[in-house]
Order: sequence, then structure tokens, then C-alpha cells
Amino acid sequence: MLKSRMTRQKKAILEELRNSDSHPTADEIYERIRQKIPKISLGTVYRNLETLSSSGMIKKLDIGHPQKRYDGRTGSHYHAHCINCDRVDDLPANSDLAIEDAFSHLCEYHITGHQLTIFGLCPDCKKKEKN
Amino acid sequence: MLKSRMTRQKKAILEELRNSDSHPTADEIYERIRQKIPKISLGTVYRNLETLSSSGMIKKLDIGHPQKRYDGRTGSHYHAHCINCDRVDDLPANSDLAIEDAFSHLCEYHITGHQLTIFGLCPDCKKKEKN
DNA sequence: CTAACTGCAAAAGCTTTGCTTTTCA
DNA sequence: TGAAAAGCAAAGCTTTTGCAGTTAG
Repeated sequence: MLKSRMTRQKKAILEELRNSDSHPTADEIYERIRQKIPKISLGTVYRNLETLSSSGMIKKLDIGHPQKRYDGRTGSHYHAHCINCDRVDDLPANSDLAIEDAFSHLCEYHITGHQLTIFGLCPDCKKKEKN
Repeated sequence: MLKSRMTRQKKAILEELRNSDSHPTADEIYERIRQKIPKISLGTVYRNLETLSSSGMIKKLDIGHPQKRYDGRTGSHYHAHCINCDRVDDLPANSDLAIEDAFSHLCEYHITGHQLTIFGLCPDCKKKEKN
């Protein structure tokens, strides 16, 4: 375990992620934190997001876009991704380890985890689509 | 549907992907095609990969790395991703629509698809890990 | 023929990094 | 007080784009 200090900047980033149920990009986090700590730099945001995610305090998500998303919920769970507005929501179900069991019989991998994402239209975009 | 011409470059890229069971990056594809078409440019590779994937002839994969991967298999299937060497393998099972059914009762999304990836050590890295 | 495509090179966009100064413990 | 982190700016990497010349149909 590396040494790590809880700075004002890091604390603010962690709080922002924990109080948010969206899954913001680094840049969105930067803009929000800037309201409280105007002099914070984007580099600091990136460095802290990296530290926090490699120590397991947050998660880095990849939704197939140039920008990564960050998630303050560390429990294992799945995501839903709107193909229209790119919003990402948490799904109300924990990871299902049975899936890993099933695939352990189908491939030669030593499985350590899995990731499941649902794609579709979020409630808002579903409504708009009807018009 | 947009008009599209089957150029020598596009054909070579498509064949390369279909004859390969790895899931190469744009740059890897570029290097391979260069053996046959030395003057091809990386920009052309990117443009063709984009055309091919938006017309559904290939798939673009995101494994959470800066570079995207490309897959010549269009049937819906899952992937295994080695956390040590970043190799990506196809899993010998088709997409399970029951998963989408299950989540359609748990969220308000209009679900159109899903993606499942297994993480772990591939057979090669599993062996090396033992030493 | 001519719209679509190529090659080349420059630009764009996100993220990382080097360096000096500041700050937490 | 010293190691770790911040701020700033420059660099890095992958991907996209503009443009003039080429080519498939």
C-alpha cells in the first residue's frame, strides 16, 4: 500500500462522487469542485481520481467514449447506459457470481471479475422518442 | 444508408479482421495491412474502421484502454479480457437475452442490448503466474 | 465522368507528466 | 521538517479532419 494523504482537494473529489448518483467525467468533476476550490487544477483532479481508483475508493468506468466516468459507489454493481443521451445509471442489483461460475466452465481463464452493462433508452429519452 | 465503395484498402481491413481471432487495435491493423499496401495511411484505416463498424460489418470494442479494439465477428457474443496481458478472447456462448428480460423488470430503460465481459488471467498468464 | 476515397499532415481532445511551490502529518 | 501533493503548463497519445490528388463504378 502506498502512502497517501487526505488533502482538501482529494476530500472534495471523493465527496462530490459520493453525493452524486450521476457518473461524471473528470472535467465535470473539475467544474463542480471549482465552485469550492477555484484554484484547483485539472491535473490535480486527474491525479486524485487515479489515486482514489487504484486504492479502490472509487471506480473508473469506461462507456466507450473518449472520456472516462467515475463512480463513488464501490460495491459491485451493474450499469445502464443510455444510447441517446449517454447518461449512466446504477442498476439495482449486485453482481451475480453465478455468471463467473458459468463461464469458468466455458473458457480457460482464471476469472477474477466481470462487468455487465445494459444499453437502451433511459426513461427521459424513451418519452421524447414517442413524440 | 450511405453510399460506400469497396476499395482495396477497405477490403484488406475487412479480411484482416475476419482472418484474425485476436482483436487488434487500429494501429495493429495498420501495421499488418502495410505489408500488403505499403502506402496506406493510418487515417484511412481509421476512416474505414468507422465506416465498417457503423454499417455493422465489424464491431468496435472498448476494453477500458486508450486504444479501441476491432472485431470481425458480428454475431453477438461476449468477451474475456486478460488483466495481465490485455489480450481479448471471444467467449463460446451467444448473448443471453434472458439477461435483458431480467433487467427490464428492474429498471425503467427501454433495453436494446447488453454487453458482458469476463476479466481474469488468460491461459498463458495463468501459467506464468504459477512460477 | 464524378462522387467517394486516399494519403499526408496538421489539429483536436483527453490524459499524463515535469517542475517548482505548497501543505499535510 | 520532509515527503507527498498542488498548480501550471507543456507534452503525449489516440483519433479526427482538411485538402488536393486518385479511383471505383
